[in-house]
Amino acid sequence: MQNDLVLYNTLHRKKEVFKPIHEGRVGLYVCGPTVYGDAHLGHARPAITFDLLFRYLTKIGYKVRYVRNITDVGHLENDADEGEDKIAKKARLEQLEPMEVVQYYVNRYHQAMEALHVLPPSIEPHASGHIIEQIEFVKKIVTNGWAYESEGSVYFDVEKYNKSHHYGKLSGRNIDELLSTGRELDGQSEKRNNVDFALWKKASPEHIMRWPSPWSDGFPGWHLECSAMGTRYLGEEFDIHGGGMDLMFPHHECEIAQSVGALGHETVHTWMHNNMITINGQKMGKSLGNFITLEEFFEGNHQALTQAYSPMTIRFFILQAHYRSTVDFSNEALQASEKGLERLMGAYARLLKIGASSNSSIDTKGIRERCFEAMNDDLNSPIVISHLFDACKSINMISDGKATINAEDLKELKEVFELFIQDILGLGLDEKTSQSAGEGYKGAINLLLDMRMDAKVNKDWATSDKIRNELTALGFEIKDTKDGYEWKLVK
RNA sequence: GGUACCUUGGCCGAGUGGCUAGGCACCGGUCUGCAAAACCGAUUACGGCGGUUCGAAUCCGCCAGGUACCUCCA
Repeated sequence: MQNDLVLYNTLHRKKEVFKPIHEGRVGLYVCGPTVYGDAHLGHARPAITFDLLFRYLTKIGYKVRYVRNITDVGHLENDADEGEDKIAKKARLEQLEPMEVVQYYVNRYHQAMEALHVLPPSIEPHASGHIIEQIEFVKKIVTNGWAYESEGSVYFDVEKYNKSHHYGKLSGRNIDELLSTGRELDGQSEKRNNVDFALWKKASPEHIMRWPSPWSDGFPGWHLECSAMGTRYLGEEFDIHGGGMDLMFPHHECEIAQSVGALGHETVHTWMHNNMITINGQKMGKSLGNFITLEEFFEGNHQALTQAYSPMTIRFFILQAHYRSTVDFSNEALQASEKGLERLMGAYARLLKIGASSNSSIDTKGIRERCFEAMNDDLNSPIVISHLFDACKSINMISDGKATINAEDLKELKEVFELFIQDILGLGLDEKTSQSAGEGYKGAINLLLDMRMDAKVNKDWATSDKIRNELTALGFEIKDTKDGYEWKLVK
C-alpha cells in the first residue's frame, strides 16, 4: 500500500481518500440481482466492478465483509407500488412456486458469476429470508413518525421527510417541484403523495408471497431489503454501498431516507456507482428488451453476435473501461478484447517459462508501483492493463531471445503478474493451455508435437503439416517457437 | 419539461493545463519450409466557434449532436 486508496463518492461527487470506519476492516454492500430472469451483460458490470474492489481491498490487507443480496420478493413490475411482483409474475406464467423461480435463477446466476471469475460474496442474503428484520425496520420508521399506514399498506412520507432532510441528495435532484406539481389527479391512490414509496404492501387475495405483519398480510417494499439487510450484517454505519447508476434514484435515495427514518442517521459513508453498458448507444436493459444474456455470449447464441465470447473475454472487455464510463458493446470491440487478452495471457504463459540471465537488458522496474498507483486512483483498471501490456513487450523479447532478465527482476515480474492479472483483475490462465491440462492428455499432445518436431528436422513437411492441420481441425492452436512449440485448445 | 453526464485517430478506450496511454485493425520490414505468434518501424486524435493562458484534448462561454435518470431496469 504505497499510497492511499482514493474512491469516487457519488454522495459528494468527488474522489475521496478511503478511510474505513474500523481500522483494517471494510463493510461493503452491493445491490444484487432480482432473480426472475437470466443475467445479461449489464449484470456483469457491477458484479465485476465490485469484485475488483473486493479483491483489491482484500489484497491490500483489509478484512472485507462483502454482502450482495438476492432480491426475491417485493420488486414490482411497473410503478414502484402498483405493479405485480416480478417473481410472482414469472411464477404465475410458468406455473411454478415462486421459490422455484428464485432457486432456478439463483443457480444460473451463480454459474455465470463463477464463469466470470466473480468471487462469491461473504454473505448473500435473500430478501424473503429477512422479513422479520424488514418489519422491524418499518416499525422504527413508523414510530419515528416518517411513515403512515393506509389500507393495510405503509408508505414513507417523503414530503414530511423532505422538510428537514434533502430527499434527492444522492441523485442530485430537488424533489420540491415534484412535490408541488405532482399531485395525483385521479385521487385513487392510497398514498398521500405520489412521490411516497411503499415500505409494506398489503397483499391482494390472489397474491402468493405474503407474510403476517402488524399492518396486513403482505410483503415488504423493494427498497427496504437493502436497508434492513445492510444494517443487519454490516451495522448501522458501514463503509461502502455499491450498485448500478440506474439504482441511484429512486432505490438508493429511498435507502438513505429509510435509514435516517429508522436510525436517525445515514448508514453509508461511500456510495459507488458503476456506469451502464450500452448497445448501439443505448442502455442495455430489461425494459428496452435489447439485452443479451451472459449465456448467449458464452455460446454465441444470439442474432447480434457474430461469434461466441469466452467469460474471460467479457471480463477483460469490462475491465478495459473505467467503471464510471459507459461502455458500448459491439462485436468489433469484443473481438479486440479477445485478441488483447490473448496477447496478455500469452505473455503471462511465456513469463512462467523463461529463464533468468546474469543481467537484465530491459527495464521492468516500477511496474508494481505504477499498477498500484492506478488501482488507488479510483480503481483505474484500464491503466493497470496498459502497464501490464508494456511489460508484455519485454517478456516477449526475452522469450524470443532478444533481451535478458536477471533472477531478481524475473521473480518480481512473475509476482506482479500473478498479483495483478490473477488476484486483482481476476483473469485466470486459460484452463485449456498446456500449463493446466491433465498429465496424460498433455503428454499425448506433446508426443504428437514432438513427432512433428522430428518430421520438421527431417524436412518431412507433409507429416509436420498433417499433424498441425489435424490438431487445428480438432480445435487446437499450434504456434512454433524459437526452439519448440506452444499449444492450446481454443474450442 | 427538470437534472446530470458525454463527444478523443478506422474501431475500442485512458488521460483534467506543457511529457509517445494502451489494445485491436491497417501498411512496411525482420524472423519462419509454410502458417501462426513475436519483434522493429510508419501512419491516423482530441465535435464546432470564441475566450482565459507563455501554453488547452484538459479551464470558461456559446452552439451542434448524443445518452442517462425523473416508472421497473445492473
